[in-house]
Amino acid sequence: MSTRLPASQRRRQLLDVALISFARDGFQGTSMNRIAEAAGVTKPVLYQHFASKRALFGEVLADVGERLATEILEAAGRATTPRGQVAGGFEAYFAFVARNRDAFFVLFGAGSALDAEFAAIVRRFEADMAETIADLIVIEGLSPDHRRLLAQGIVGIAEVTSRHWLRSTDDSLDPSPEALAAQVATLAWSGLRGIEAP
Amino acid sequence: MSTRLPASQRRRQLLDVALISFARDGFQGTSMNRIAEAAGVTKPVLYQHFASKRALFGEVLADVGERLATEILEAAGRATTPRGQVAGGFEAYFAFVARNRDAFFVLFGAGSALDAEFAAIVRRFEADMAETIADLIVIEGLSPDHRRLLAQGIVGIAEVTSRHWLRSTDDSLDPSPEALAAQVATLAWSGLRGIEAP
DNA sequence: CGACGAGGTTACCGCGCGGTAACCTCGTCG
DNA sequence: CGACGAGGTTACCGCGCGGTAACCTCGTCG
Repeated sequence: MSTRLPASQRRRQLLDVALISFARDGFQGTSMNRIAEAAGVTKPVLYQHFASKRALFGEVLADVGERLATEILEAAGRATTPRGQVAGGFEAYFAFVARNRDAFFVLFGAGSALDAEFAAIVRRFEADMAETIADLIVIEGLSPDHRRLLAQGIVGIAEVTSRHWLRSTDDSLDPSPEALAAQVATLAWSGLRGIEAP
Repeated sequence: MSTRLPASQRRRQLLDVALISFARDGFQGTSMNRIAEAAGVTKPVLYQHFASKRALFGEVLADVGERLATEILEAAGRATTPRGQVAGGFEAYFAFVARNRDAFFVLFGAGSALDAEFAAIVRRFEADMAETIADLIVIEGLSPDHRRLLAQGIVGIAEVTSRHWLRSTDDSLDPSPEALAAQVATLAWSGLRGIEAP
């Protein structure tokens, strides 16, 4: 039934299959049996490549975290103005999320927060993002702590907006990543300063 | 060992104990055995009050969602200006989160997102919040969709900021809820319009 | 053509899970 | 003082879990 694969290819396939399972059912809700079955092999093959379920999930998590961070930071780096960097970063974020929904759900919904070791990996990713953004904020007389807080808020906007976006547009991505990024960048940039008393 | 309790009190106690377990270990990671043990009774007592583990979690989830929504909307309603409502809402949110950390983690970290039924309860809560906020946004020529998106962004800021806040201040709440709310309200209100090119 | 090693499978282990049937205890009230 | 019902426990069920020991298969290379 299943063809034999060289070790490195099998390992890559198992990581990809595991990502999908973990995204759908979470860490605790996914069994090694089902991952193996989905990959078309038996369980001991899984244990030849990964020492334990925890180790497998940890690798999946670190993998997607790195991929997302790399894409965003590269995109942000291509812009020349702070506002362009914010917009470019959001655009890269949403584009990545659209192409890799499973990666997003594993990072932010698969129960990673419940485990100290896994939470640390996600935290590392968020901290990287926030630090980059904090460096863009140059408001007169703002304390570093306050700047960091604002940066975390921006990261939060991207995360929660992505969740709503993926939820509402099950197949077709209704607002395009670019359009969504433009709207959200405006929010992050300008806030609600347009609000007036009714 | 354990005293006998009238049904209504026992039920209330079981909900409280279950909240703590679910907050710490998630839905899938919590067993009915452990909840019963933590409550000082045996498992069949749990099943006298709740038909299944899913039913118990659903009740816990709906309970905390209602409590949080009620507090925030009441606090926001007491303010007289839009900006005051935003600030008051954030303050109520953070104050609630500080007093009920477990409630926060059950809503946003216990794996509720992985199950369609549970996700719907959390979504309902977020939608209530967002709708209230959207009504405060009266920017000239802004489409309803865009307004909703901005409102979701605000809700996201509160959620993610809370997570970081609880994480960094394990016991003492370093910035007070009031101070944190003031800072975050400023972000939501004014955004990053102070950013200048370096 | 045969040895050997990489890539696999079969078949099992003990455990804790969600859930339930049957039974016990003890305060209350005629 | 005895019946009864609310509030509880004991003891079990089948199942799927994470993980492993032992064995098989087949292309490659001397």
